[in-house]
Amino acid sequence: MEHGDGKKVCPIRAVAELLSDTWTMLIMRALTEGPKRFCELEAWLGNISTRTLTLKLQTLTEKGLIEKRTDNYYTPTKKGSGLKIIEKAMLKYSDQYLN
Amino acid sequence: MEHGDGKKVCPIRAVAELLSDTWTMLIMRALTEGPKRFCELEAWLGNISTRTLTLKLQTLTEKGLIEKRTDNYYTPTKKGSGLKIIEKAMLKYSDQYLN
DNA sequence: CAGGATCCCGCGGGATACTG
DNA sequence: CAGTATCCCGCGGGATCCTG
Repeated sequence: MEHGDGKKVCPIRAVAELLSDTWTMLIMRALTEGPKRFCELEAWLGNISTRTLTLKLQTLTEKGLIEKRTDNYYTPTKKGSGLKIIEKAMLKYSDQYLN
Repeated sequence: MEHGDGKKVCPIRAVAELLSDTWTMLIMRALTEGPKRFCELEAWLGNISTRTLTLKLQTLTEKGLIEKRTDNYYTPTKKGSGLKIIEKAMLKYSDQYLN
């Protein structure tokens, strides 16, 4: 019984694969605070390149975490909004253990 | 007020910088389940290279998330155990939205 | 068993310039 | 404003062999 096979993988792994890159959590955090447009995200994130933001928005869309509205606002889907519980846990952790 | 300056950065960013790589969450998850030795971790993780595991264990130690006991068991520190609240949130999320 | 030492590679991601 | 298109680079990370 491998850990890496296709069947019932560790759920932590699944979530980790969803979130484990430099920008995903930050973008999702920005969007769960409220829908934002491309340039607003750029400003909010501060130091992301247009290329990277474009790519991230694409993959997040493909993963079903966000959607692009016709007015060019990006907004989290249900699946994306669900991440709030993880964000809250992160905030709590940060509060208790960091800095 | 920049986002990226040295002062009061978004806590999500701090946590993200702590966790946003392929292996950290998985290793921490393994260790919060119980202290493990190098080879046990290798087995548990399934497909990690010795080099990468070594490096990750080093940086996790530097970040104060784990400690190496004299009997060669790696064990989470308080700061590391605190991640459990994030793991729980991830499990809940996975349960609700994934698969 | 617990790693250190090397070698090597892909891709995540930055900078910049250009387009509808 | 909302991207697309190139170019380029570092480093995260795998494979393999070696050591205490």
